[in-house]
Amino acid sequence: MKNTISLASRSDSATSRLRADILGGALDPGALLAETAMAERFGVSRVPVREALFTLEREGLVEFGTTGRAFVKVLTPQDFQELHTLRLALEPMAARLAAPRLRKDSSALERNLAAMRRAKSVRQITRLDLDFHELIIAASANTRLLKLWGILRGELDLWLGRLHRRHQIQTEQTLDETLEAHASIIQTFQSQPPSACERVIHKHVQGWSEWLPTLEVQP
Amino acid sequence: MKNTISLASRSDSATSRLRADILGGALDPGALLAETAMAERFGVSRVPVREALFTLEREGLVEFGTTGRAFVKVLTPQDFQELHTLRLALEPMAARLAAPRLRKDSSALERNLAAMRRAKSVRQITRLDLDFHELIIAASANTRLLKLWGILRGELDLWLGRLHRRHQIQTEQTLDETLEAHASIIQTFQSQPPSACERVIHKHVQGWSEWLPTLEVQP
DNA sequence: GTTTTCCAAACAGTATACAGAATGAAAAAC
DNA sequence: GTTTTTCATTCTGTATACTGTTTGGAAAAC
Repeated sequence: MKNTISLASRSDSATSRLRADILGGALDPGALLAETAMAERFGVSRVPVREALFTLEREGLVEFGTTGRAFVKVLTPQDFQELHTLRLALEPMAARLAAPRLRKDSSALERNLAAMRRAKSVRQITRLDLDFHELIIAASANTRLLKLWGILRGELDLWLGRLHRRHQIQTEQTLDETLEAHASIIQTFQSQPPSACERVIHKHVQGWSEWLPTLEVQP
Repeated sequence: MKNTISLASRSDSATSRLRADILGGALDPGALLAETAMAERFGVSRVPVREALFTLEREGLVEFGTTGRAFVKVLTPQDFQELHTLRLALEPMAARLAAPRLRKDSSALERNLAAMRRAKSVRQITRLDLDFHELIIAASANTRLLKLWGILRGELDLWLGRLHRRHQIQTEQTLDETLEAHASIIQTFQSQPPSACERVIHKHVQGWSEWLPTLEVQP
């Protein structure tokens, strides 16, 4: 019997490495992602690199120019505004659908909250925050909703990563506020009807954008 | 100077042909889309076929199995339910955002309505119906909203195409109802505030699913 | 000094080739 | 007759090679 945990294909490997480079900030927004150079760097041929670029375009981390060249996506404040609008449309809906399931079992949310209390780095906190929201969306059991969220999440991750790298926001105070808000949301799911869950998420998502200053017109 | 209207690349060509085959019903749901066979049929190599498959997967017309093989997507009534839920989340939001623009200029919607009155085939009517909704979403000026809609639209197109090919629904009565509803929506955009536009679209999308019988568990 | 022209390098689009995995039917074992 | 094994076929994953286009800078023209 062979190792059932299939080793990642070269495409997957290239995708992971490129994603890490982009989200980790190793590549600047707008940087050219030339296939040949990346193929050499990753030690694979251009074919898997190509697939990685397509995959990451779908995740919102890469964009293609008119001549077919791939670049690290450049996000503007307006892009962020768009993302926020979509979150406001999708997340309350997800909360309402997820409410019955989360009422029965909110342990995943609680584990996330506990992990967030222990978290050290800003990056980790950001990830856990997005994970919290993703848990609710996943609990909606709407596969397409989760798929759409995946696209938004990639861009959110990109945006927040840059923001945190550049400015030292996410102070202890905002972290405490987030922890408190998440705890309150869990309570709502445990004891309130779906419509209340929908409202509390709407309010949370709306408020979440407020502690983000509207900044950096120019990277 | 060369022809500035760039001829479609082989990838685009393969994408269009395959999309037409799928939406036109030439390929049954679940049918294997083997790269070699398609490459031969389209007279290109496997590379452009591969890209076409990725593109159409993103559009929701193709799905990949666990072993990397591509199939024509199989849609279940539950899938349709998911799509409907997402429309309910996205379209009212789009309507609210689009309201100011459409109030100033609703000519595109009116042209669509006129075309729909003249339309003959069921397929054409379906397309124009989806186009009507797409016009509103485009008028929201939220590029990501339009992008997400693109994914949903592919699947809706797929579902409705099959439905109409199998059953002879979309009678004259439902057509008249649609025409009336769209006319009423245009009027709302022309004279009512964004919140009313949001509500009317919510109601329309909700009602739209009702004349669709919950049918065909098995293709 | 500024603009235009031209060219070499870089890049993406595509074809072809080969290796390895999945599949399904025939053959063997029970 | 049913199950298991085998194996040729089919399919995808990936590498490599070739072609045409884009790009950016050097050279020429003004």
